[in-house]
Amino acid sequence: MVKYKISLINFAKILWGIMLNYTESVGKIEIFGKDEFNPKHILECGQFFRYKKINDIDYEIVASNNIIKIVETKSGFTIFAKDSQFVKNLFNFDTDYAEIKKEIADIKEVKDIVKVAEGLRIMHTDPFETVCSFIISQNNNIKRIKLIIEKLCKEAGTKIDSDHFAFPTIEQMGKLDVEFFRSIGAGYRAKYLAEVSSSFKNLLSVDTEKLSTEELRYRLLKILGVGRKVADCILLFAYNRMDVFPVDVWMERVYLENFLGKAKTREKMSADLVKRFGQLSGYIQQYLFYYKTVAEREGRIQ
DNA sequence: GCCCAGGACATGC
DNA sequence: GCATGTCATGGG
Repeated sequence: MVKYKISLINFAKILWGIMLNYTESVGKIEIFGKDEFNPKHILECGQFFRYKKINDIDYEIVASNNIIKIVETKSGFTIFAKDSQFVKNLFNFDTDYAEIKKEIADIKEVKDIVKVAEGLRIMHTDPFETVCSFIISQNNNIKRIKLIIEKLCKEAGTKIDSDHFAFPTIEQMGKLDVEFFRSIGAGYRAKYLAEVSSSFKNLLSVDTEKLSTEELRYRLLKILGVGRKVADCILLFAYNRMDVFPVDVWMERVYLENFLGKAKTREKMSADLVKRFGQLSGYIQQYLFYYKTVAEREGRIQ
């Protein structure tokens, strides 16, 4: 019986061209195995902020205007969501991590970073939501970033159900002033958020797919409050550009202390790291961020 | 009270 | 081009 089930799944994978081992029915996606998809490792690595634990192992997410629940099962995970296509896109189900992990394991400096974060995936988040979220992230900590974003959605986003709110649209954000953004705790970033709608509109008329990473970064840097690091996070998470290595305080430490790099500014550190890791840069950076900010703190590294 | 957080920006040299 | 000061806010 089991063999038959597995061969059926493999057939489905070939049929859909999908690497992740899963099946779906209405409103429900079942994932088999835990090394290609792990919500803790995906969500707790600072790429996305609208999630919360509903118990010690299960998670609830709101992305754009979708409510998604992820429950751990014996053999893997079950994802509950109305729009399964949205979920596949959000978690990049068509990306094969077996190959990526194999390539990372071949690089001496980083060969161990995957073990503590099996199932981590780079997400594919909404560009406007990502721009706003990472403007809020600057010189801030993840706990407070989450808090500010939740207040923003609750007070400015469209109500989905009794206790869930969508991320504000460009139009909704554009109607709010500096005082509002201060009132939700955005601090000095309030003036950036008050202008983000009008500056982001310039990107809507652009076919971003046709732009090189450098060209798209150049356009993102025109947004007030978006500097090199925030732009690189947007490039990585919203546009899935992998030739990008966002350097924040944590990655600066890794660069100087672990890699013994010689560049002086974060921009040059980033360029140095991308030169070294190429199209694996985005993945390696994210595994490293999880390693330093979660795994090491939890004492999972000796 | 100080230090820190997924930094950006203006100023001065 | 590079270095420094400043910008809110809450948690440790």
